[in-house]
Amino acid sequence: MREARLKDVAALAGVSTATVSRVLHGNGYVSARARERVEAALRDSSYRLNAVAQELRRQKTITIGLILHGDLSNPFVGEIVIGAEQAAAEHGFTLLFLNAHGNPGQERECVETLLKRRIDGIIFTTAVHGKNVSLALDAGVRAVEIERRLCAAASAVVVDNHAAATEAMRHLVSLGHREIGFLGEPFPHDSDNDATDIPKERFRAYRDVLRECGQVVGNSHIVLGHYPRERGGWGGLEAGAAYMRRLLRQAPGLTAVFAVSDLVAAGAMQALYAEGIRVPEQLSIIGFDDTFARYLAPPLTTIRQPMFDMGYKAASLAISLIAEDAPGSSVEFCQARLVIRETTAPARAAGRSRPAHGAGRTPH
Amino acid sequence: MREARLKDVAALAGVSTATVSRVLHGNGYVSARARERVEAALRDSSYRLNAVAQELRRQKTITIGLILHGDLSNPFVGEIVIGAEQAAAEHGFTLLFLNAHGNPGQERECVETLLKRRIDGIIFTTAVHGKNVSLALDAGVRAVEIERRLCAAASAVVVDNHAAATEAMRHLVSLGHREIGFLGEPFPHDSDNDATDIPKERFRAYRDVLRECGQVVGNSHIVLGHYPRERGGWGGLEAGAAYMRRLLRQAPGLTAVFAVSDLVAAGAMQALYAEGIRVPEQLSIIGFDDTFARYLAPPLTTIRQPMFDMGYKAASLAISLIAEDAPGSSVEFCQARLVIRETTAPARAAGRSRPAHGAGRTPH
DNA sequence: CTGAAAGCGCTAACAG
DNA sequence: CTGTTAGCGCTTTCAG
Repeated sequence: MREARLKDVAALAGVSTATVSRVLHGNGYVSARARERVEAALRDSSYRLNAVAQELRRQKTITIGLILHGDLSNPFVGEIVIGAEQAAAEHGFTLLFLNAHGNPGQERECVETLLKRRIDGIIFTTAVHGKNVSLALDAGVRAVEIERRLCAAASAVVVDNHAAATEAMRHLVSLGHREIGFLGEPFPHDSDNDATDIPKERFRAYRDVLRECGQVVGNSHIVLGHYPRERGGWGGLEAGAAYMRRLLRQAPGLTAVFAVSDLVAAGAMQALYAEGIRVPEQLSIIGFDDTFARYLAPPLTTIRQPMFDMGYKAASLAISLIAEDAPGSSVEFCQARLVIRETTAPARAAGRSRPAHGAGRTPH
Repeated sequence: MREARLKDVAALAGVSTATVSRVLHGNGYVSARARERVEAALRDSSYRLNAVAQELRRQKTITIGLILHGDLSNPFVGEIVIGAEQAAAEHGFTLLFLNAHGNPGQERECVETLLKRRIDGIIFTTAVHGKNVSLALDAGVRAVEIERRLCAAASAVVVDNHAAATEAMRHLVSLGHREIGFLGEPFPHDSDNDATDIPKERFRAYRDVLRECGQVVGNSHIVLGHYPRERGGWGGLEAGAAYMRRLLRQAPGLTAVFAVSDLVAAGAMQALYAEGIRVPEQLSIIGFDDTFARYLAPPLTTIRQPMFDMGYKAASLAISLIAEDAPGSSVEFCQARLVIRETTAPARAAGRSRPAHGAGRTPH
């Protein structure tokens, strides 16, 4: 037995399909009597609207495509997806979702697939190649980029990394730290991927704040470098540990460290643990992203990226562009803010030259 | 200017739509000359197949719906999604994705939406209510459940938690540990959610292995309890810390701890860090899931759930069911395996009564 | 207020 | 080998 169609319901109710459609969507005039009969028929027939047919006829799909680039194991992007789904669901939209694996070619494929499916909007959870964004735009589909702006004609949701990193640095400075190290983003050897400028923004903030308080920005306090991409995980953990060890060697007076990401911070904390250096008693450390920061020991002070918000805003933006039927290229800003947890404490004169376990309580 | 249709291409090439369709899909007979002309026309016309029309005509969507229940910030489910996408993409399927927020009512809505869209399969990333699974099945849609089996008529992908937890415990035992504590799953006060039996499986393994080696399974070594669900995060972190402190008080001879999840383990490690107790020198600890375990200091030994695999297998299973056009309810098993990192070490006689920093190198 | 009818863009017999 | 044709299930004028 095939599924019930509008026609079947109509037959059952003794009316035309047009009438059934009208009661289904609550538009047009329908007499009370007809409505009743249709509703009864609807109940008896286990009818379920065929959205595919509807989409074909209406020439819109109420669907928006979401392209990401690999790591959903990174809670960062997971939150974005959830945020986008939320906004979509609130407007009756549905999310079609594809993985470009951070690869321009695959990204292009994804856009093509989406275009074939006639989705009405696309969200690029960090686009790989601007050309792919244009491809969507040219096909008359609204596009929103998250985090990185690759195509001026598209809309975007971004966060001000410089401002956020400035907040992080000011926090350290306000705690009395002056000898602050910087642990940068490791960029894999293999890719000539335009080393994204987000880490650069964060670094600029580091440098600017230091200058502001009259510190020299010494090379001994900064580690940036090439590292092979790690097998599991999303890269940066081992680099973080190696960077930290280097910093310990290079900058003996260090009292605090600003890591470009939670991941790098986690690596650094592993190195510190191995060395028996207590955080934050001997060294303060601050991360960026607020991904798994709460789970570290001690819980990591970091900058929280508004990931859910970014996804939510991106989808809302896409939907409003679709509704207005205007291509518009607006930019939404999201604010990242400092979350103070337990890895930052006031600087003390001696830095890490005090004995290990300065503040560690002993086991009972 | 509207988008090019098959008809336009046909006109341009001077053939019928049937011929164009044939070259497009490489089936049926087409003369070389006709093929050439069609290909030329295709190139000139920026034609893009309308998948919606195709779906309507063919009565299948090559789409599978993925329902999850909230936390994509949990890397656990993120990996599952990626795995599912991978398998789907390999077979030309596409993923429609909805969030049921762990709520039976919303889950039902999700199923309805999916059914309306005429998806050909559904994956429940841990279903909430068996009735919703049946709903899909009754509509003739293939359904696959991940992790929890709620509907006997559906297919499923599960992991043997008892076996995996046994491996974890055996690891501890082989290291010479006998005084092993158990940190259980905190169940929120508010929900009368059938405390899922997965934690129970893990606990059974704990008990069984201990008995195997002739240990009494003492209450002093076990902490299970009700805890209010935490605001951020997915619950269990603070419980882990509290449980750990309790265990320290109750079981002075403790040399190792088995935590029911990485999250609980992370909480425990925070408590230990605060107490100045070194891991693994004074106390070994093992987790479960392998979510952010690598990022902890020291990197947490844990049981790796094959999350990607689970997603991959679920989608593959759904796709094969769709292909066979058979409802079949088979179950696929995934193997979780031990990942030894740095939180487990041989038991020493004294347990944690030795001085802090047994193996901590001092800073240079 | 209601029904008939013309498609949305594509596919797949079927008949040349 | 190729074209004609009849829909897939729904929406929406347009006449009544």
